[in-house]
Amino acid sequence: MVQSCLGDRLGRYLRLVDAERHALEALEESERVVSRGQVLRAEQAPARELFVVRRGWLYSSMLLPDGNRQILSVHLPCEFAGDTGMAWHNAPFTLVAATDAAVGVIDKAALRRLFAEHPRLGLLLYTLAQAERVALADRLASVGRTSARARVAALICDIMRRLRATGEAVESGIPLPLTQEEIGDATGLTAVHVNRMMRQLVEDGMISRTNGRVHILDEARLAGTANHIDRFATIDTSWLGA
Amino acid sequence: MVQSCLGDRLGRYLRLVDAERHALEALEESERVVSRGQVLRAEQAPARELFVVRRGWLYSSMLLPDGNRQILSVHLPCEFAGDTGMAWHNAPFTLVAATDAAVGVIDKAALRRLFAEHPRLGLLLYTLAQAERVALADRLASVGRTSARARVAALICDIMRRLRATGEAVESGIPLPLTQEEIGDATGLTAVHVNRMMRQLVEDGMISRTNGRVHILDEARLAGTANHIDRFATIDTSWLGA
DNA sequence: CGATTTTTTGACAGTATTCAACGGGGGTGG
DNA sequence: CCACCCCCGTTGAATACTGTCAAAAAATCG
Repeated sequence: MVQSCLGDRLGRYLRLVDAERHALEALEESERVVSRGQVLRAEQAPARELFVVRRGWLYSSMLLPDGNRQILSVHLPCEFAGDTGMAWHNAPFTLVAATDAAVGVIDKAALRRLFAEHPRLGLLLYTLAQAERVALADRLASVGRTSARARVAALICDIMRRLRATGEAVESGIPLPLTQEEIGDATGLTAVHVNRMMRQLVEDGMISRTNGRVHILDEARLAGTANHIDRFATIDTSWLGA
Repeated sequence: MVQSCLGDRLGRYLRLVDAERHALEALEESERVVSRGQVLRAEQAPARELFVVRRGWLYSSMLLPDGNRQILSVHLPCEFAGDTGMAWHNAPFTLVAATDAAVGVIDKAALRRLFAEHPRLGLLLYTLAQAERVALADRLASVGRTSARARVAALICDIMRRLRATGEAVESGIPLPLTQEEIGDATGLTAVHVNRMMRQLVEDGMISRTNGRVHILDEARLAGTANHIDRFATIDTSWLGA
């Protein structure tokens, strides 16, 4: 049986008992594989299920009536994707594979059982959903109130720290499998301007780039210009109980 | 006993049984009253509790290291406020009273009991938290990808429709107890430019203003220029079960 | 009624967008 | 295996939108 990394991730926040771990493993009923650029689920498509990223990156985006696109968040391995669609029949966002990727599929009905049988996990999921809201709010503040330079720095910083949280070796550089157009759609900039800001960060010695990977040369200064706060480092779930 | 409007709000999504309604009423242990401009809870203050707005409006904001402020969301009556702080010891955002207001106070521990005893309510809360994430994502798209004009229109449109969802008579105009500086902090604009955009909307005949109230003259056109989608009108919670 | 905050207006500056063009790299098909 | 093509990254110049600064009018508060 393919084991879910969901249990691993939740286990970071709570010491899971066996029954809980098994329940989490049973949650994902199947796997779906998508290749770079492919749409896993389009806006307005039926949303009967949500996903857990197993390999690769995805992102969710929405298309505005005027044709503009906003990338809302990037989903790294072991994170949820498409869980925001729970409250609707039809998906509010489009899910796209940023790299070749594989996801576990969770039916909404399975969640109902999980909440009933493992209330503590339900509360943990609720708490983590709130943490995701905070992450989105941080992005809103970045896009709404900081310069183009800072926004690009923030995106890099955010991804780097989230990768580090999963135990990835970020010192040897991180992958950044997004086109500059995608980075622009995520930060509210044009691709052209993203390009200029990136090379400015390079010139200033904060990062360097080599074919699709980014090396962080001066994390403190990068985080400083990004106005970035590492919120996920301080998450506290102790009140959820033993 | 002061009855909570939380039950009323959740009752819109789910037919609650008596036990559930009582549990919700028991959730709020006390009331706190704040007056316009007052800080209910500052960023980094201990976050042992969350709030339900009973009367008035609040908003949550965050201060960036460079001194800029971003208003993240406006909290109308019967909505949660400060629930995003659940995952941390210290509040990620500042909660400010936009008008004189009163909130019910919920201790985190009480939530634990609620999830354990009423898993269906837990799942509903989880689902609604996801809906809030979507609302925040819509704001991100607005700020990231639309013009100043559209952002201001979007803010008005959003508030109007949320008020209508609570049964308020919006045809006679809605209150907008935010200064133009606050509107700017919410939309990622300067107060000066908010002013220009507001009077442009007035000139174009979409809205009119009379001492602190806004009349929507042409909702369709306002929503159109705002790129606004009324997501909350289509929320589906039927899958949560009977 | 005086003081303070908020709204309004104008002129100017600056940041980011738009438009256009070129180069490089990778994949595809011949 | 190579040519071609398309996408992506890069660069420059001109434009447009929004921000900044300053000051006055209006509204609110005590």
